[in-house]
Amino acid sequence: MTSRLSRKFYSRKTIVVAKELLGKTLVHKTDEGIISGKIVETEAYLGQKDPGSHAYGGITRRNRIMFGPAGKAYIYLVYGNHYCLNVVTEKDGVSGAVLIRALEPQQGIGLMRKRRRLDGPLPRLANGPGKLTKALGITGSMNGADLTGNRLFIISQIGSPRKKSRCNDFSIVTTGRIGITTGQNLPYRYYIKGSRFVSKTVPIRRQECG
DNA sequence: TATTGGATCGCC
DNA sequence: GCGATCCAATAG
Repeated sequence: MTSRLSRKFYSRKTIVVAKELLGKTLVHKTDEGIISGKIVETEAYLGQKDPGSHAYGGITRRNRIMFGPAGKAYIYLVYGNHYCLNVVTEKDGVSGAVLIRALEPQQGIGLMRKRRRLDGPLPRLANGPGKLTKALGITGSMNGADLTGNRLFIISQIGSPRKKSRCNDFSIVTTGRIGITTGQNLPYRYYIKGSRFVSKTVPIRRQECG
């Protein structure tokens, strides 16, 4: 049994949401079919107070979605080439978002290969923020999409006695964030320990539950 | 209006 | 290790 994550789930502290998104499944229903993957790596961006966040320094045209209600998609173009998918967190009016950095492919693997034009090994299909948006067919035109809708959303497994456990059936590794210079050393990157589907391995800063 | 540089990726 | 590629942000 599965259940779609509600706005209530997203309307919490960014760091809590970033950790709890690990192990959940991101789903995109496209005209060609359903594409999904397990979230194995995230990063927290704490909004206006975080020098590494796009929201640092206040609201602009690009980052305005981050200041609105939680459970929306904040999607932007980086380096002129790639789209990154974020999940908006915190209560309405407070900025914050979680960057989805890597997926373990589940459904629609053929479609992922087609979109990525990659016939290589499975762990290379979506092991990076730009790769996973391309694999799932997510573009900037979907900026602001509501993740409580029925086209792009995140589900969790329910009915398990371990549901309430903060750590599911895995341990969480915490490191500094990737690809930024300001606020790089803040321990806001999280991934599933031992997963072969994470974007890259860096020196381990801390482990939880493991 | 001009300039600058970035939450990346893939190939050299 | 480096170029692609383009738009948002900031300064003038």
